[in-house]
Amino acid sequence: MDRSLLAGPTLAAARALLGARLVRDPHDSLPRRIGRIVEVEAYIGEDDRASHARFGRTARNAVMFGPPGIAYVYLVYGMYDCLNIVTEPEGSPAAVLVRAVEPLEGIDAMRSAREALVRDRRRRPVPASSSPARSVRDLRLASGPGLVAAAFGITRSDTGRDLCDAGSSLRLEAPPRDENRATIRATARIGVDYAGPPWTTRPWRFLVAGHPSVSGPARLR
DNA sequence: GCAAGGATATCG
DNA sequence: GATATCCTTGCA
Repeated sequence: MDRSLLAGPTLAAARALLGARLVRDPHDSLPRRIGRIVEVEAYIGEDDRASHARFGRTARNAVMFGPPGIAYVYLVYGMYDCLNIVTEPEGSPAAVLVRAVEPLEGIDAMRSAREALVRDRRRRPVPASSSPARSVRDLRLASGPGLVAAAFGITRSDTGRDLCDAGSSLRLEAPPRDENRATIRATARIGVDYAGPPWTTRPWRFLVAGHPSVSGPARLR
């Protein structure tokens, strides 16, 4: 993915990221994993009281102040890693949180990686693989920021990786040219009540309207 | 509806 | 050094 798409205003970068592919190359006998980004949120500047940059530069958020296209991964609620993509030029702290992707390739590996972190208590038998259609469960394997990181095996140690480098084993790729441009919907961001107005109501969450892989209740898709 | 879970930023 | 808080999730 072209870095210039992420170097501009973060709201434009967030929209540009919808439809982009998150790719992790094969490793440790695991197959390639690919997902289509269907939901993101923008966090913009030190004034944004919902952003990790609100306290200024710290050890944790330092990469947010760096060049665009770099991964920023943090731990939330003591359990889940969340993948962000740094936007805007160096010195301007901003990032886009990847909240959901549609699994396209390496779905079994995504499920395994997720279950390694989140125990699946329901031992529901796996349906016969003869079925060509993906189950709803498949489509929702990575429908949440913690689930995206889990499905791709992304952790805080991935912070600093260049996602725009075509040679990186974890990277972003532009959508195929012939892919239909989806209808984009904007809503308030999720889980930022602590920030207070006006930050709680800024329509800085972007999603592919009606897509089954978007996180949260159906009415917010 | 709510507990789990650990790092983070802030305060004493 | 102690503690309130957090860009979530799956289960009761």
